Amino acid sequence: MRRDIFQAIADPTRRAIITLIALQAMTPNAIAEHFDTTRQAVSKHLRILTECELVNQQRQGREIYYSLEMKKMKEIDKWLEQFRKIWEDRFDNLDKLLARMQKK
Amino acid sequence: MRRDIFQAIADPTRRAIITLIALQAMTPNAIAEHFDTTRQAVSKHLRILTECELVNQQRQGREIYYSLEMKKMKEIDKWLEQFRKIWEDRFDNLDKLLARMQKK
DNA sequence: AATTTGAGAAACCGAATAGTTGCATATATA
DNA sequence: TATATATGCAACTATTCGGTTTCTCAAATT
Repeated sequence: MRRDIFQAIADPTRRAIITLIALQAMTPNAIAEHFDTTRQAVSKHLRILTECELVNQQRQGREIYYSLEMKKMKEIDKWLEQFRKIWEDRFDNLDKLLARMQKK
Repeated sequence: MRRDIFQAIADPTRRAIITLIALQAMTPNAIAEHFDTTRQAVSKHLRILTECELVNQQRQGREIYYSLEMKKMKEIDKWLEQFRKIWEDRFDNLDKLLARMQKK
């Protein structure tokens, strides 16, 4: 059972949940209302998100509020870092090329 | 058959391939040498990466050079954008909070 | 012309995935 | 206390995934 952020965000429903709870914590029931699946299915997604520490739980009576763990989201950003350097370099080169072309 | 960037980068081997060809184009055989799988398995990964337009092919005789399509990589970055705003905001708030605490 | 080499496609297999239904448990409410 | 509600867990199922082996095809080499 692989369990990392990349596998977590592979599922579109999970990405939607992430976006949903990014701004404010929500209960499984409230989340499920936004989707065309059962509450249990959402619960399963939340378990996966919890297992890779992408969400935090905060119990309040019998309700559990799930919120997004931004620290973990940054890990995706960190992985992208290596490519960002490359695509910025290429952009720079294109810039220089265009500058050289204008000189002529 | 879902086929989008997020599903593409979910597999660790595929992420490794992406990193591998980010700097220079490579043939399937050359790529396969870096992994503990068959060339055919790598070929399958390349097909998936091709299907979601994450890689470009450039034929040269009987060899095919695969390179990374940075434009597509930026789509991940674009998705992260919404969260980046949030985590920067939170960081700002933390900053202000710390400043306020120091005043007292 | 015959052989080797690089690559993709097809068929198959076991494991993982995402969903369902049904059940258990704890908290709130009547 | 009895009932309603919020949640999680287990068992089952169809589908997808990642890998293998076998094969075909086209380009290079002998």
